[in-house]
Amino acid sequence: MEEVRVRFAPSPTGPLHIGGARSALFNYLFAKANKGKFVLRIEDTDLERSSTESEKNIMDSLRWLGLDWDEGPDKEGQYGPYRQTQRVHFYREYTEKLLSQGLAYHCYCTEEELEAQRQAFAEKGELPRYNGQCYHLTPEQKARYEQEGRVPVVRFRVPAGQDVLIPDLVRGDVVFESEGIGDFVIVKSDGLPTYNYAVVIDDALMKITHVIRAEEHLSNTPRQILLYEALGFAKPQFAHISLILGQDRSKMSKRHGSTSVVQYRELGFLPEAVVNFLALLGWSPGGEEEVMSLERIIEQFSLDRVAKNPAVFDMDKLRWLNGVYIRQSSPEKVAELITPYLSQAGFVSGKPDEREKSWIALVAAALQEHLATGSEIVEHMLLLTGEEVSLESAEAGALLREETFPVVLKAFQEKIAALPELTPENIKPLLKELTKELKLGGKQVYMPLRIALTGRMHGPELYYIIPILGKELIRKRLSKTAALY
RNA sequence: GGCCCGGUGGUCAAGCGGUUAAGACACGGCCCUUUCAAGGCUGUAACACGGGUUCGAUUCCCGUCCGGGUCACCA
Repeated sequence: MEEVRVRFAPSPTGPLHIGGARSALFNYLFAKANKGKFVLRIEDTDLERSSTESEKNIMDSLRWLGLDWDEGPDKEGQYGPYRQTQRVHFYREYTEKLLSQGLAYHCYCTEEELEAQRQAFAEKGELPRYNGQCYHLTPEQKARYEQEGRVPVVRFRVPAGQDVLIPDLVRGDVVFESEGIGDFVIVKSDGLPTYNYAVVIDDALMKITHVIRAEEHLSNTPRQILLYEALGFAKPQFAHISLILGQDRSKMSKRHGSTSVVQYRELGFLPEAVVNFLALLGWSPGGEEEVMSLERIIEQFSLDRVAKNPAVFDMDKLRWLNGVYIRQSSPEKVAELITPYLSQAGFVSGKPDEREKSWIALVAAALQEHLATGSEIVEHMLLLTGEEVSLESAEAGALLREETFPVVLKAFQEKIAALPELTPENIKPLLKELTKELKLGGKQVYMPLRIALTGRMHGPELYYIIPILGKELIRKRLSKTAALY
């Protein structure tokens, strides 16, 4: 059995898009599920838009997601190089071949001429495409164009009247008529190959067995199949996965909010959650399982369970799933997740010392069950830091004014003062004693205390809030709220 | 507009000729917790429409409608 080889082939023209991440993921899953190889190839033939920053971003994002590749620009294998601009000699070689066989030809048409042609077709109500006129150019005419300084492109001669069949692993057989295609450009005037051309040569040379990519490429595929045939290459299997849609059901793009992987990272999503969520968009294991590790997904993955229909990106569900992962994490990991946000917001220093670290650990423990994303920690902290306290409602104020409260407060302050340090472990029994000794109901103790301390009726457990605030802040906050009852 | 791909609750998504049409998110209720969150239980809510085929269609075929993708010297 031939070794499975798949690739993710992004063009480095921007940060890794969430849709791209899903394509990468499905390729990765298929490779791992079949003990194959996952190749990363950078399609940087658009010199204008490609950048090394984007390339770096894409690689960083993939690594962050845990989708590491077996061969790539930084991991040379036997089919390199893995950046298209470093492979021009391959393309050139095949172009010569196609040209000499009459399967491709030089085209000197200008942009204006092409536009005029498209107009003409459009007026006749036909599909706007290239009319093939340069195929018939005589050597004299070519020479004249060359003299004029026109730089030609190379066009592929599309065979007429042919049905092009795409056997697609997720969609079944899809047929296009070659009539609708028109001779397309395979080498641009800057000498670099176009996408449709480079992708075929690279996939063939890199021995890619399965091309798994987004559905937007489906209508490009017939061109590529024609090229495989002209070049005499064996065709890979194709699998076109459906698109990820925004809330408005159109292809996910910038205007839909957060669309790049780094943005999710910056919001404090966990890579495991993002991967899990993305896998479930267009694929399901069949059963009721939803929270799955990458290993588990690999174990269950198969292309025939990939859905044909597009999926709307549901931020609510991602947030829920991320919350699940946060709750499942160790306290240390949660602390690690929230630290950047805490220091960014100034709650701790950029490089937390031991003292700050133990405070962060307290915060993590207090809020682990309350967070959907890491960055949310900041809004929670606003209530637990600073000297100021403001009452959230009149109802809260009323609870503060209960006649039993002054007694509660006094006893509380005395007990706190007696403790050398405040920890959840010693606060918990302290509060119990308080209700017991004062013979009061919990509601008369916990709620007013909570309000006096935070101004809110809701929040994390008091035995976490108290140590997080610390004696100093507690004293200051209580003196402020004292004025309120 | 041409070509192509889709269409099960608001969203994701099981289902692949006979089911009371799963489950998850979101939403509502109840319980738990002397708060919230989390958790448990529970409720509302779906086969786009019309024709066939069939004893029987969510499932197969055709049409309509709706949505999306694509029509570059971008990938």
